[in-house]
Amino acid sequence: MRVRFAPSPTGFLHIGNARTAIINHLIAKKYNADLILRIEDTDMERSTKESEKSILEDLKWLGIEWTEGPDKDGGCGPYRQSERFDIYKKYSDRLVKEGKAYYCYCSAEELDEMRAEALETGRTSTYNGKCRSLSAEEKQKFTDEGRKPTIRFRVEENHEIKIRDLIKGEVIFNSDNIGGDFIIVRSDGVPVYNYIVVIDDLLMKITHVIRGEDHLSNTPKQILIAEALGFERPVYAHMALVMGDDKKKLSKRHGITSVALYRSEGYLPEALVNYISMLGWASETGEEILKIEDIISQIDLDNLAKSAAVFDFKKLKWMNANYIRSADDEVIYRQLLPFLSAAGYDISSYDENFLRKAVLFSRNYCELLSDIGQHMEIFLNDKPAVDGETEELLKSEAGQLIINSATEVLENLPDDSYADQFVDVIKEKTGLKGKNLFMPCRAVITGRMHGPDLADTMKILGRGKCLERISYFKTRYPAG
RNA sequence: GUCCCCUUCGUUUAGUGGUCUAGGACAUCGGGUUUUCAUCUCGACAACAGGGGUUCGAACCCCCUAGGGGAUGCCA
Repeated sequence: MRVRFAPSPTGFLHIGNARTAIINHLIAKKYNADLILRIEDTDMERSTKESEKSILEDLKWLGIEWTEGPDKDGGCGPYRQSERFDIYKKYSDRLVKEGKAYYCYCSAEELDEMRAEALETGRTSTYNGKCRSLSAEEKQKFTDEGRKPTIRFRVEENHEIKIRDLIKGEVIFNSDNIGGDFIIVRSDGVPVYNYIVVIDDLLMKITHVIRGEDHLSNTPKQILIAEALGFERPVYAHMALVMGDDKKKLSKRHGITSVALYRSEGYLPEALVNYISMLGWASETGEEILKIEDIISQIDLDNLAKSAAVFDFKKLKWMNANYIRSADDEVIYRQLLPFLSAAGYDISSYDENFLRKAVLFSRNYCELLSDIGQHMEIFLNDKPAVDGETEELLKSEAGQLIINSATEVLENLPDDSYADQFVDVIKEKTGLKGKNLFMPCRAVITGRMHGPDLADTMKILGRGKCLERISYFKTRYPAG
């Protein structure tokens, strides 16, 4: 079994394509199949090398491994369509010679007019077959006029095309409804997707074409080409599309759609892969956070949903937070550090042991890796900024009482229990209770009214740092 | 317009003729834990698009309607 992912390098890898890649990858792993990566770069105007490079990077980041591709020859290359033009030419020459395709001299402008007219009169825009049977003289005349012909594929009338789709079931098209004779080679000699995809899939020995539903209506054209060329056709599986919350095809205006952006915002690839695979699929037990091995063993082409799914950014975040919390300490620590630097902290200036403890503690509060800076502030910033409400609290009677007794209390507690007893002893000394007790105690250590467990926080900081913080707040908000 | 696909809680799904007064997860709301926040935990809210058939019986099968999506390119 051989499957493929065939992106066109005209931009960043976005969620929709990533999903196609992920499903292909999971299915390939499940059946121990080859995954072929093919670059469909025949749109010369929009394709770029940079885009190809970034797509490859994003795929690797997602953990997708292809067995053959532009960087990995497996004997079926080249794997960029732009490097295969001579192959396609052989087949188009053959189709023309056999009368299955013909030169069309209609200009783009003329075709636009015909389309516009068809639209106005409420007809389907079907090519009228004007150039179907041109005489040698007529062709010569067009050539003399300087016209460059396209090559059109001759579509047989009233021909039934039946597709057995692994996801959609049986889908039937009639050749009369696919827009007439379609162009397979542009006037500049560059062949067109719907044509060469058939040749590549055959030559690359693809057995299963797993792709988005937006390709379903292209499939009859591709089947017609395959039939004309005498090719065997692959098995098809068309997946429902991913949509935004307005039920329109997912696009930029719905939020982040580029995989690169997910990476830079601090999503874990495992979480993204897990979430995306849950779009249009459910595990046997209903569990949603699954190891990739479990997804691979349970997911299959015939249990993918037929209907489009809305991408839920909130649920992805929830899942990401789960992955961050349960990740391996060493792994997540390494992943978190760059985000801490990005938040403006000089990592090398802190004691490694302290930093590790604080980071591994704080990760429990992160939904995204990029949240780490904000949660580490209480550990790394010894002179924290204080918001208005907290300032008021520290200036209040209770705040002042605590500021003035905290140093002495903390200094006199035993080493092994200073953190656990701190609040209790303050309570005894001051007679304060409830929020008036607890919040200033926290504020005098972290500068904040809310945060993780205070005793845990103090243990990570160490008594010395806690005392420093207290004296900082003491000088900042002196008893007046 | 035409062709094709789709339609279960707000979202994602389970469900393949009786076990469905329709199950899970996220979100939302409320309780507990945490003298904070988050986590965790318990609970509540909440759906078979509509109409016709078929059948003893329909979320499940058939038809129609409506809604949504995709395609209709010398894009892929």
